[in-house]
Amino acid sequence: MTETPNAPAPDETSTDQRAVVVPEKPALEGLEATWSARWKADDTYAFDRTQPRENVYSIDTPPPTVSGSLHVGHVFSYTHTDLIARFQRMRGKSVFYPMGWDDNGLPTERRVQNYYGVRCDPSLPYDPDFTPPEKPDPKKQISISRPNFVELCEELVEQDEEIFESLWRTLGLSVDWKQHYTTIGPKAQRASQRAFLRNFARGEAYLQEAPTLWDVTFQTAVAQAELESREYAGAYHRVAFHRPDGSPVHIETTRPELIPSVVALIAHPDDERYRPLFGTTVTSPVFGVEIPVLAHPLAEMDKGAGIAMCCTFGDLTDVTWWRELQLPVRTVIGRDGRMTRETPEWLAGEQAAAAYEDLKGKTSFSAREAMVAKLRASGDLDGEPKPTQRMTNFYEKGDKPLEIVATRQWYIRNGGRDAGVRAEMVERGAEVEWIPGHMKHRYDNWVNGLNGDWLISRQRFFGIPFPVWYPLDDEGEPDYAHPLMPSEAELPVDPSTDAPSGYSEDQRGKPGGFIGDPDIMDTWATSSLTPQIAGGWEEDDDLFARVFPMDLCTHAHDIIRTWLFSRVVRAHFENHAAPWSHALISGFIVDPDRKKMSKSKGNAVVPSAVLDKYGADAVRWRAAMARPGLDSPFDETQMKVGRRLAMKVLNASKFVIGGVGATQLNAFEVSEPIDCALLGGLANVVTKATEAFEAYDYTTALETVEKFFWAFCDDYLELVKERAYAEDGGQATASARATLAIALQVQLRLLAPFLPYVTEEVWSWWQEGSIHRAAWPTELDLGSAAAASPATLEAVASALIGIRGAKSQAKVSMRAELSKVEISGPENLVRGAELAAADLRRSGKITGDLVFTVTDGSEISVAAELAPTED
RNA sequence: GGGCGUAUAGCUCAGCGGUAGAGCACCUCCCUUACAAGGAGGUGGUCGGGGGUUCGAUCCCCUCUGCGCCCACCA
Repeated sequence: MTETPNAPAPDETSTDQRAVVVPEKPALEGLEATWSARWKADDTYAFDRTQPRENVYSIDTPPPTVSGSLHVGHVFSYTHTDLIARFQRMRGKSVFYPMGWDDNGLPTERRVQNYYGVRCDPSLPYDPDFTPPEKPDPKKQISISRPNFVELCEELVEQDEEIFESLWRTLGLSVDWKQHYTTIGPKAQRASQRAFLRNFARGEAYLQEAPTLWDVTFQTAVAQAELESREYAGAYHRVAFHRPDGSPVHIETTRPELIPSVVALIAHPDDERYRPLFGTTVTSPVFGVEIPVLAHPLAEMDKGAGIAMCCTFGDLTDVTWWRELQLPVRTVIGRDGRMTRETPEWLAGEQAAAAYEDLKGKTSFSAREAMVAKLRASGDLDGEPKPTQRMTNFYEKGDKPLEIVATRQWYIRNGGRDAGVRAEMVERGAEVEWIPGHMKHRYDNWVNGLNGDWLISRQRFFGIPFPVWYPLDDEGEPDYAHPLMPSEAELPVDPSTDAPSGYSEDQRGKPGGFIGDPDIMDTWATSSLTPQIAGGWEEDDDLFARVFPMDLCTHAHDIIRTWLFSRVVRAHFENHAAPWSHALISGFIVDPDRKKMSKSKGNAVVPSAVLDKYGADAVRWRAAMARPGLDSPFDETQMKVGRRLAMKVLNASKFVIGGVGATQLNAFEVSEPIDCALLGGLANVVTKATEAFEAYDYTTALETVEKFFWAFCDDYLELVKERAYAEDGGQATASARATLAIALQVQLRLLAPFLPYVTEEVWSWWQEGSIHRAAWPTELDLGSAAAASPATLEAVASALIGIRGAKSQAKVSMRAELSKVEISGPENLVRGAELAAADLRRSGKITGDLVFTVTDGSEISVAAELAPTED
């Protein structure tokens, strides 16, 4: 046995023959518990950081959201990563395979709120004695301070992470748990803040007050990548504005409650119907506010009335109009999603102010009803509202439509506003080898469709704070143009409790003093740095140089636009490189109706139940059958197939090892033609599986090995077992035993990445060390027999199948004796089969004549006569 | 509306310019001394429709249709 360079040196002085211990009744049950504990104790998957870069294989694997729940889709995708990791490790690479937990951010906050029945109120002071209620009342959340809230988050996250780690260990992921990180932990805090400071220093990060997509439930800004369009019921309202002479101009709107914020009516410059109006003004219904009629090419003539009201802000088109036509901002919807409680100054007139009085503080839904009533009363509603289903933007985790609110936010450039940067991002994407290749289109598609820079600030509590303070002038107004930043050595900082250098804490909030930036970074702003966080960027240069850029990232196609793209952005700016050389993109596991699995639909399958029922090896087998990028329907019957393979490995190994012992790995003993043919066939399998794995085609590798293994069990093993276990068989027996031992030992290694538990179990019966530190097989393991043609075995196998077929046709037991057998067919096949005449005779229970006849046929055919039976 | 993928046995999927394969399911047989959560054997498809290229197409090209995903569409 050759060991990988990473393996502990074998004890050279020990010459003890290892005892072969094969259990009487081997079972799959309990293998996960036994071996995962052993791998943990032995540090089997430890990364050897003394290896030079070219001997390292490094992997960036998605940090799962620990407050969420995993479904089988995750399990499959993580298994795909592990298959590659195990293959590379056996090929001799030192595999850097860290695991992270994504624990910061909104999902954790929501879980903490529900779990403890609390709510974060940043205005409250820290209460060191606070303990959460035993039985939280979900209807009455207790308000607690931000530090208290964060404490609870950290507590809960720890529990969740233990459960996740245990699941991953059971699944058999060969992660080096010493390389673990979390997205809220100190390593991530320092890396996120450091990267941000550098982005800022280079002009890649900037603060800007601008219209922002805003979730009114969570009261935070939301990035383009987190949008989801959903159908939303609305109604077209045909509403009259008025020219100075009183004649109406009708527009159609689904959001009449925004009429108080209208800043212009806009039509297409070529629209003859409205051309005379351009440059004139009209007054809004109910409020009587005077607004201009303007022309802009984005207005579509055949949509609605062909003339639109532009509000600040109803949708993204309004934002464009506002920007390009330099319109004023008239905000009526606040951050809580309600109409502002102050009467806006442009509605100060008597009529307008009175009308607005009824809208104050209402949600947009109630304000719409109130507004429609007013339009009816004033006669400005033409006809009845016409119901419609329209697509509306939602925050993917939210359940109310997004509003657009002008706020001050931090952005990182990503090409959304700069064609040059966009081209660079596409270029970086092209440096990555995509598996499957067409996934690159999704990346390009996303990058080329960006409509703004990356918004990274969130108005939330549990996350990494921006390392930023703002000086206050003599009036106590913050100077946003001159933010105060810490040095990298001071990181991590929390501007809500730390004071900037040159100031003292008692100057917080005072004129001439400072305030801290209250926002936190979105979780993607941190997870965009996972290669840097895990790789020890700027904290362990030696490690970083050995693992970065990484070799592989793996995840499903849904997060190409978020996680994958954001890592490219960060690595491009910070490291001038793509963060990895390969991106292996998994498909989804869909339910049997080919619908996406999701917790909300109730069709998600809980992984732990499946693992309990079928065992980790069976689940991994099923995962390996899902090729990269292809969606795969979940089907329990498939799990049974994997389980059967694992059982077969157990039983066949027991039979072989029980018969041949541990000392028969000598390839020089292989002399019989049929034995050479078996190893020759296995050599082809080794070559094909290796090539497939190198091309990240783990499915073909598995299929190739599995097919050979079944033939090995059904045909070869049946054929030679009597010769192999004969008491006085001489060289023929020695040849069979050596072949069985070599073939099994090689096949176990080929199966090890897929079935780590059962192969490790069997390995432990007769081999030293862990199979997972053993070398991936090569032709060298098979000796000179590797060059033999497998055709002989194929000919013998078809003869054997013919004999079985004859018995099956006659409806007799396979044990029934045959008095005469004639094997006929083309010369090469018949002569091949004849080479194993003795084996055929024994395994076919042929007591009488066995003749071989050459005919013109293209394949082997068998004619057999049953021996007369006693009764 | 744009992009990408996909369509092969009842199901899940391979395959390939020379008139189709596997596993599961199904049927039949065998309780055989590695394995009954087993073993052996078998039934089953005009490769989504229509054109074209070719001596020949499931495979290449065009087109249509179905399905899935992403994006756009919010007046």
